[in-house]
Amino acid sequence: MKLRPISFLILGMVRHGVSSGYAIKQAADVATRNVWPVSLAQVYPELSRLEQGGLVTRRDDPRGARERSAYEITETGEAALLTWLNSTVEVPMQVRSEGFLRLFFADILPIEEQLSLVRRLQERYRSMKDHLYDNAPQSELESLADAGIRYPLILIRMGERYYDSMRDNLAELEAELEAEEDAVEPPH
Amino acid sequence: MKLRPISFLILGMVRHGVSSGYAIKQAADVATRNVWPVSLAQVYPELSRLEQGGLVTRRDDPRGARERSAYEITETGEAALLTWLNSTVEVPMQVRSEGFLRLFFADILPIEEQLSLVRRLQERYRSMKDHLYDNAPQSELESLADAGIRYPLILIRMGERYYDSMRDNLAELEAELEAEEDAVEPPH
DNA sequence: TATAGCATGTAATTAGTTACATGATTAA
DNA sequence: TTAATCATGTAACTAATTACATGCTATA
Repeated sequence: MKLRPISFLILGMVRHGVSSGYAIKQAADVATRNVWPVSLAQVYPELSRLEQGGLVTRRDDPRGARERSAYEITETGEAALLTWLNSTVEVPMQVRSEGFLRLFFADILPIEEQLSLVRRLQERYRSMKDHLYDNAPQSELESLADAGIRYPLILIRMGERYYDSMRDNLAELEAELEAEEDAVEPPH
Repeated sequence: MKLRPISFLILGMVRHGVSSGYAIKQAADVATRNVWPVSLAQVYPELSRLEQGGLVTRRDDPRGARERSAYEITETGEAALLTWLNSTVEVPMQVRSEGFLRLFFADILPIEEQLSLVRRLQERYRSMKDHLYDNAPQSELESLADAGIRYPLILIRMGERYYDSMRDNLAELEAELEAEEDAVEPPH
């Protein structure tokens, strides 16, 4: 049975006690979306696959008349997760940023438009940083950390720094472009 | 006609004078792979689409008996490219990093294995930084910049800083984990 | 009482990669 | 002379998203 990153994401979530497909999607949206986004339409079939492979077990866990499945990790599943955590193979890291693709072609634009593009990109990073804690407030992450699960907080903090450093880079570029603009057409 | 990031990537490359499908793929691999990766099997059909849409024109441009197509951007294509460069809509930025996904679940591991995971991640960033200039040497990028096309160099430099800052973050985490390990089992 | 959220799933579509097929040219 | 690179394209497959369908429960 072939296991991919999405398999381990789900396995890891289940191992952390997140038991339903819906809840896994929710948790992934607040916690892992910045390193590995997933959609609901991936979660349900993959959970079945993992169950068939004997890596998780399923039981009915309805809430009133509303059906719900609760998954638990098996020993095989746990072993697979640990092996993955300690392995070095990984699919090449991928970044897709339409904003930076634009920047790559910014030479085509006049200087004022280059500037406004750089400012827009900065704004984007500012807003991404501002929304990092939206669904997982710091307090919640800190109590998780106190309970021994601290990497979610560590990752969010790295994210903050990453956004800050990108913004610094862009701010520097902005300053250079402003200086250039002034050299051509001095401020009034 | 629906234009996506890949369309603008190709349009931009053609506008920069990269005229064949093969050459576009080569250029994208050295220059834009870190912000928007593409494969050859996307380039050829998309070029045809752009030609059908009147955004580029095609002419035969063989090298000896070896066939080759040379594409040029049309005025419509140029206008579309400029509109895109100045527009604010963009597909949400995406990052997929199996390494960081592992880190998210590192709480499961004993401290020594957490440490080796963090070290492996650092190593990965070091090597990514080291390979940034592999196919586009700094000298080449600098002469491009002297010729007025400077964003390729700007982007590579931002990439360097990005890798450095990620490595700093990870080094700090490594130091914290080492301190913790020593507290539990002091060095001999 | 109606809207948002919980809950599960499938179908259809889009996007992207890998593999295949073919053949010319250049450099070792 | 042979391997690497140039060059174009398609077929098959894998991955991922969006849309659709259904129904319960809590809350405003």
